[in-house]
Amino acid sequence: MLDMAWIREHADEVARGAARKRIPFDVGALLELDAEHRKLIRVREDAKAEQNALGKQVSSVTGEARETVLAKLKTVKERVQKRTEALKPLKAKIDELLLEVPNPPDEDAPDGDSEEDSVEVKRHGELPTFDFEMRDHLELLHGLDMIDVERAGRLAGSRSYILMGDGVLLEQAVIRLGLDLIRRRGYVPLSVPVIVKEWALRGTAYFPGAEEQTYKFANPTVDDEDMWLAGTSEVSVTAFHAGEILDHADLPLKYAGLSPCFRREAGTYGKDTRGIYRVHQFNKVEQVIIDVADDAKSLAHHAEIVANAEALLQALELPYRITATATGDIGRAATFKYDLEAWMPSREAYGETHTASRFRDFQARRLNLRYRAADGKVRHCHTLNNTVVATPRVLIPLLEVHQQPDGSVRVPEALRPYLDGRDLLGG
RNA sequence: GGAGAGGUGGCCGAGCGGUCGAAGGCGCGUGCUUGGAAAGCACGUGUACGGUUCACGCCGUACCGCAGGUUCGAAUCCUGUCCUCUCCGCCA
Repeated sequence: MLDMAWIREHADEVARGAARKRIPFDVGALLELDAEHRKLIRVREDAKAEQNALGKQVSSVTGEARETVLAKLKTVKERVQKRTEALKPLKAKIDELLLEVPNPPDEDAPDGDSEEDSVEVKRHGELPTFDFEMRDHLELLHGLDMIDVERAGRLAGSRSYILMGDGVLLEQAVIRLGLDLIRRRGYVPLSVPVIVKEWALRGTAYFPGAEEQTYKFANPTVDDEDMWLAGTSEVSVTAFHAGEILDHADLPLKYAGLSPCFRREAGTYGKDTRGIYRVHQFNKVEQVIIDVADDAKSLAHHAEIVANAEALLQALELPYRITATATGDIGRAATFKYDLEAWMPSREAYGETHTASRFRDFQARRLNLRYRAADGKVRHCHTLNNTVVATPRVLIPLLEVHQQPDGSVRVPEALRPYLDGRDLLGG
């Protein structure tokens, strides 16, 4: 969310930002509503002032004079009420629109309509070549008795999977590697709820917009409140301090959220159906930074969370590239996004394993997440987040890149401590 | 699941229908004092929005968990709701 006052003074910037993001938004309509709203507030406050002044007279006046004042008050009160009522729908409409104003992208975010327009900014590692018949990750998982997709489908439908045996151990190893890596870099691990209230999703700017991608169910204890299954622990972690006023001395806060993630993947029928690239339930370690409203610091943090993700991919010995997401693909909330994509041999392409976003104060405003600055002023924080590691998707490059001619898989050194020291799965 | 208590400013804590944006204390700021500090003393010290002023300011509106209601008038009364705490029960 952007500040209404800021929008008033930067209407052109907001309009241009929306256009660059390919998100239709009528700034003019919002400004008109805002002007009307402000005018009405003035008028109502004047009436209210009159009411308060008369009200004070009541206690000091008796007899006929008192009756006169009371009669006058009645008409003033009616006027106040009328104006108060008129204010409500106006305010509601403005609030609704405010949730939809796109955060203008940073100047250096590459212009473009979609994923195809993203710009590669870095490439790391040698692509593997195979002098034998390459297997894709699903073949490898089956060969190693690490997965059962058929029974999972019967149990839970498409885009489900059951990891077994070494598959479970490998997933846990990868998660734990990510957790240890990020924790050693000063991030505090948080194991957070994935069943969340709607405000947390609105606050992190998933709503309005992602309702169809999010599982919803009735709250077992409160009749009229639906609960939602968060698609990422970013929701809980970023909303962790919602409504609070943090002390600048305690910032930045760096957290590592650990949780399962749930996504409906509605509207993706037929897309990425083979294997475990796109699934309804997965596990993830997520990095989140909350700091003061300082663009220079945010930029530094953004570089840091990208570097953290790179360290993870390097620990897994995976070739990867980094792309700057095109404006049309960034979405409403972030001002800039980097994707980290690991090489996935079976796809003959890099596939997204991490998304690093920065938001300025866009999320913090919605979450009412603030801090008291050194000068005593209260301001909204800046927030950022990125994946540390998400499974099972990361298993795709991991298994495929490190596969051996006999269908076994070499374990990267960094993972061995988490796998009883083994250097090979299968074989 | 049952019974009770409570949510007030940066913090503690009074207020229980008008004179309350809110006593008192702590903390913080400024000054006096001092060689310097501590102590002591004096004064000051919430936020947002709008109006006005060259400016210091001044004026208006709103905020005492949140949302409604009663009333000429609510921190104070009523209803709902969220949260916290205590006791009993149940479960792990």
